[in-house]
Amino acid sequence: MEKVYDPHDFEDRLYRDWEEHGYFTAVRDDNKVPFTIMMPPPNITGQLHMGHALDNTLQDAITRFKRMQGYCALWLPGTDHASIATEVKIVEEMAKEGLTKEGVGREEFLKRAWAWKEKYGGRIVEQLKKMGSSCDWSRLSFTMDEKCSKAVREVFVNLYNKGLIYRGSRIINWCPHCRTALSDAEVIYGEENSFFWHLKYQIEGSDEYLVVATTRPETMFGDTAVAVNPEDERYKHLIGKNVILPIVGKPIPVVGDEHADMEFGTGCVKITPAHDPNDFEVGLRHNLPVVRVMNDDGTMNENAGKYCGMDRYECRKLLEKDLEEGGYLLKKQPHAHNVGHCYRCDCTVEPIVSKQWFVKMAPLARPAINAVTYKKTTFIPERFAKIYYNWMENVKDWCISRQLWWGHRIPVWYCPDCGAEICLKTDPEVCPKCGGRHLRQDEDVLDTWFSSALWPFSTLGYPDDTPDLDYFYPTDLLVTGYDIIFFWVARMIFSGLEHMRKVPFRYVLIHGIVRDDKGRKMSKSLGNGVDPLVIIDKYGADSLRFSLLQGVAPGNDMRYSETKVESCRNFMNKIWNASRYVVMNCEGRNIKPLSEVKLAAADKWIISKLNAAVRDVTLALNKFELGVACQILYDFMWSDFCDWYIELTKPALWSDDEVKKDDAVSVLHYVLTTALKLLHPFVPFITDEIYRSLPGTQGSVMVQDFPRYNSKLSYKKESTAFEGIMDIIKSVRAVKTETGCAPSKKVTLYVMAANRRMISANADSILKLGGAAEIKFVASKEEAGEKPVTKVLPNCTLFIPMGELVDLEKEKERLEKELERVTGEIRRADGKLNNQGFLSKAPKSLVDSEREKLNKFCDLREKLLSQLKDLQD
RNA sequence: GAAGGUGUAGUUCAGUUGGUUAGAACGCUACCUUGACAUGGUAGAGGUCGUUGGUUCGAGUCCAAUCAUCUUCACCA
Repeated sequence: MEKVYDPHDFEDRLYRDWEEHGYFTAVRDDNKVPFTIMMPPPNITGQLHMGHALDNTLQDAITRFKRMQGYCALWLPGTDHASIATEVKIVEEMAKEGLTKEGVGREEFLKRAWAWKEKYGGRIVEQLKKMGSSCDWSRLSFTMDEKCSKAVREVFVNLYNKGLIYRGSRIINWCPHCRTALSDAEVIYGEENSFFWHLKYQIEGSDEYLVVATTRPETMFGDTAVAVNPEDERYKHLIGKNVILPIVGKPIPVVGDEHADMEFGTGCVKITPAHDPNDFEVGLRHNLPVVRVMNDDGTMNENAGKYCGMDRYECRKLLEKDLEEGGYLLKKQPHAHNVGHCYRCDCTVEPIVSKQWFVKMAPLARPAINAVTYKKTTFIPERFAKIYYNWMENVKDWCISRQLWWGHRIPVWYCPDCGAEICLKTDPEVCPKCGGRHLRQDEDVLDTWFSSALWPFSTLGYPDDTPDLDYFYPTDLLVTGYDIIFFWVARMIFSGLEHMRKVPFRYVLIHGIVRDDKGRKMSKSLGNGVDPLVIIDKYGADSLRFSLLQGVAPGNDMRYSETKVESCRNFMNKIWNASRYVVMNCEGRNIKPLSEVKLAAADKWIISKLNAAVRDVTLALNKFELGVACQILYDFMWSDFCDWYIELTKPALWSDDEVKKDDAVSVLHYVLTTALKLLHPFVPFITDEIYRSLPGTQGSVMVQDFPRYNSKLSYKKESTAFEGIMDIIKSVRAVKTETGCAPSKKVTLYVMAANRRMISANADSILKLGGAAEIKFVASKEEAGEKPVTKVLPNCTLFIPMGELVDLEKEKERLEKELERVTGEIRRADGKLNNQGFLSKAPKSLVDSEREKLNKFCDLREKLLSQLKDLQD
């Protein structure tokens, strides 16, 4: 093994090896329990970012853990065609050649799109491999591949036949830039400073007028009424009369409707059913005509009279001037309000009445709510269930048609001859109603999320009854960020229930987003994104993985900082070098199974620590608390194994006792191999590389059994006793530092103890780690020579003569400080034990341990007092 | 407007069903190149767990109020 840890030496090589051995491939086995995770498919336009890195590391760690535990673990990867995002890219690319989408036509456009997908769609896959992702590439899927497309078709037709998909003219969100409809989830609202224009609408044949306040004056050409509250005394009498629409001169009715809030604005609302969701509803209630005044590109149409052809904002400007000149503009008041933007291009969306396809949500939402209520699916952390309910309970029908070309084309045909609308699982040649040969397919494609919603079963072969579907569905876990609960998680749940009759996954592990070191969201516009590949190149994938997992708590955002990766790299180096120590010492030695080793106290201590780590890591992982698991392993490896145990083996390994050496090496070997297995799910590369370097191992660590907790290895009594030895060592070190004694100076250690056996047995360790020359047992302080420093421990008292270095005053201070601490403890324990409530209500074990502590501290106090008294003399 | 998160050491964060004197990393101080590792070791400084009440024998942890901060959803034209 090389002296310094260098991940470049092995990461790529090991990944190839794993792939070649087919370790990632889930082979169905009826003797095994399946464990399935569906990877949230990244967009084919995407590049690996820290969000992916976190998401995939979580999934990979859990998959590797389950695989080692003997589950048939399937982590199914794939990519998403990302309808809008990809289409925008292709259009941009064509624009460079001076081409337009309409110019080249649908067929040629799709050809280019597929070529683009072939060229760039695999980038993200290669990047995921650099992370060490152990997904089953043999099952790699794509939302537009044959399998998934078949599922989309099946689902669409079934929903259509059940009447759960319908086509209708409704108010939808329209992006004038992307020129497509958007679902509610695809609109992002942001507050903007604008104005309130107060406009004068004259009552027909009267001097009276109403003042309406609007933020969208340019939509007035589509006004088909003015609403006032039916209870409003100011305007009640005008209901049923007409007002004259300014500029246009057209009479429109005044209607009474609850929608008009008497407290807000002037209490009069202009009603533009074609351009406002609320007005649309009012329009339905009062049978008002719907007049669209805008084209798909955001320009005004012929209904806007002289403003026809103008951009919506240009029109607003000119109209304002005209209204003012006509005396209609009474007031222009600054006003901040929320405006919707397209989540892809950020363009201001336009609510518009348009003929689109919708999924009827009410019948689908109910079972989806129940599934979570009855814990068929559990959110981790649970609070996200509330967010889910809130959305599901208020969900409106889902607009699924998009005026794009890249995507699943809507499988509906229209017959111009008889007017039939045909929706079938196979493409019709002729009209099944009239035999007409002029069928025309609907031009639109489906929302990308329509196919993503089917991901947990479309990838397994639905609608066919495949063995994979039978074996792996429902899946076990979904890992994703809270930002796509609505887009994706919710839609998968109702889709799974509707089409498979079972929830798609049992647990949803929600994680936060990765922010930059200042807590800001990483974004292109801020330019603060960190490329995981650059970090991997610099520090290795394991360091990046560990830095993302350490301290991660479900649902919480986390900050990325390179310092953290660096500290994780240092941890990797620590593991590396500790292993190097073990490997070097294994050379030429007889490595025995633990059962044949004569275990010393230190051995039992580290074995019990390891055993506890096995238990706690397994518990944490079963609860998907990866951050906790990593912390346990970090502490075990660095503090227990490296700082203590390795140092403790040195006296034996430097001795001439061959049996002792074999024993020491055997325990080192056992502890390290077990620890490597525990660490493997988190840092797969380094653990495998070391595992293969260790004598007596075969193959990769990734196919070994995950260690199991063994109650016989807990050695509770021996470990506690050994911790007493560790306390002696720590005390000697501390005394040396406190007295300013050079660490290299070997002191003589006088020990006053009732039980000398344990100390004698571990004398070597105390001498080596404490930096002492010899240990002498004494019966009193007087035997320890001139002015020794005193350290009182629970089971013994240490005297260390420091010669000239000792300052009596300082020594007294030290003992008094110690006494103060102990007295505090006694006060606390005493208080508890004198509390009737505590005695009667606290568990017995707690009372006992409190009593034990009290005794211990009382004893310590006695000793301290006696030492202080000695010092006075 | 509604819902929710967060607030713990100088900084970034853990803290599992309430139960030792609240932990880690980074940074800081002093000392140390000892044969796995200076990407290291030893010892140490640093926190009244946002504030105030309450429940409890016992609260960082549960409840209420309050302040600060962030997010999501809805939206009054």
